Amino acid sequence: MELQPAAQRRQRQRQEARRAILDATQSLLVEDGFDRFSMRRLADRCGYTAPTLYYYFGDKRGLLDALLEERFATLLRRLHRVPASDDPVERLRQLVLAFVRFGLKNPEHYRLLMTPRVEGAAPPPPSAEKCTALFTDPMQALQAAGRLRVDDLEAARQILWAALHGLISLRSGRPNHDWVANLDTLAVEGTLRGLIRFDAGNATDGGA
Amino acid sequence: MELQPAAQRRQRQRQEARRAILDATQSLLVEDGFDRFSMRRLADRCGYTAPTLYYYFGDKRGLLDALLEERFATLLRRLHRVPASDDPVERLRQLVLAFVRFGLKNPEHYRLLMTPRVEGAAPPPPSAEKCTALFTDPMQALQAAGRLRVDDLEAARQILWAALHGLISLRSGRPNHDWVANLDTLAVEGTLRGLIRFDAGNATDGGA
DNA sequence: CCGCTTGCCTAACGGCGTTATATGACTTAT
DNA sequence: ATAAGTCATATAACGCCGTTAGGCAAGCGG
Repeated sequence: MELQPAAQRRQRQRQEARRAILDATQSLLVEDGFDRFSMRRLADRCGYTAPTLYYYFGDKRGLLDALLEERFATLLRRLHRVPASDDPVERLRQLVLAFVRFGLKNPEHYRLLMTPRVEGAAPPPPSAEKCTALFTDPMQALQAAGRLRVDDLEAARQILWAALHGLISLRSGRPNHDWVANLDTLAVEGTLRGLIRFDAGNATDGGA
Repeated sequence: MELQPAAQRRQRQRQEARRAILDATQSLLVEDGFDRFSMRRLADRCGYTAPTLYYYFGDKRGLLDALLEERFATLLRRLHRVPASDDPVERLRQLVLAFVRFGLKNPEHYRLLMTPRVEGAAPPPPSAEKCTALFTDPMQALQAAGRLRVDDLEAARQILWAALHGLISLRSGRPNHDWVANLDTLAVEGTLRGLIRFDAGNATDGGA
């Protein structure tokens, strides 16, 4: 249905306000860190008062989730551009590396994604879910080729998830620790090696 | 130097007060979780008022660190009882498994240990440090035997650290997720396999 | 008996997330 | 043209939080 010009204008202004608030949220978040971020400080920065933030985004979590969704949508686009190699290991490695590097470059967003949600609250933003879902494909290929050291695909997924989460959260929680150079590459390599068989003799490649 | 009987009694009462507060802290922490823990709620529970807690422990962090120290001291004792196997892999495996299980059974304490400290604040409780230090020995043995896939010992340490941290923090942050059975065993096995060479042909076991 | 330390209290400060309520501008309907 | 209504914003407040200031009584050392 067509909108009256007045309604269009109102809607556009609404979007502009949301945009301004989200931009201020982003900058406040990266400048001061998640712990020092507060609705009131955000209000001070973006020129609106606190209740206006609630008018637009419901609550703090909703506001941050909106930001999160945008951020992970860009990661999702980036992951989609990872070339589809013949070797599922290579593809998985590239996806995983991209994910880790994104997490390390956006520590506050990653932390935000991972802070557990209260019982019956909103679900995590869809883009983030889709990002992790991208790993499933190459892992299924590996399982089909009998190259997973753990038979259960879900187990393998969880092991990988834990390893990546550890790498990202540990490093970004302690930015001042002197981490060894290329830790992410090394750790990802180790994780894959622990998860996948690299023997010459690939087990019975029965299916597919 | 000898204490006068009066001074002794005072000191004993002081210890009793600290004990009572720490016990209440422990129970409040495990019952309500880290996020819902507050000094005021603790004060309500333990019968003292909030300022008294500050009189005894300085600040919230100090109070929780005192609890943490006790908790990790018991873990440290447990780790010391892990038998010193001939096989450094086996020993490392046992240490790591004990650590992971402890972390999973005490998620609030583990989280507390890992929440980063503000810039110039108190150091983490010494027992916790000593726990992680115990891993160094078998890893050095492995390095000496040329069985580390990563030459740099520090790199290997960090990789291991990240993997364990991921396993513990991810699982305890999402207790309702349906984690695969034996995930900890599987993940630890995978991690070790990624870190250590299991070939028959052990590389040049030159040194020591 | 006096003064000092110790253990504890009440009251308060400033900040937080959030909500109740008011107000003015702008849109729509008569 | 005006009345009614909606929308975007504001001010004030509530009930938490960590923490600090200041006071007060009990016991101890002189």
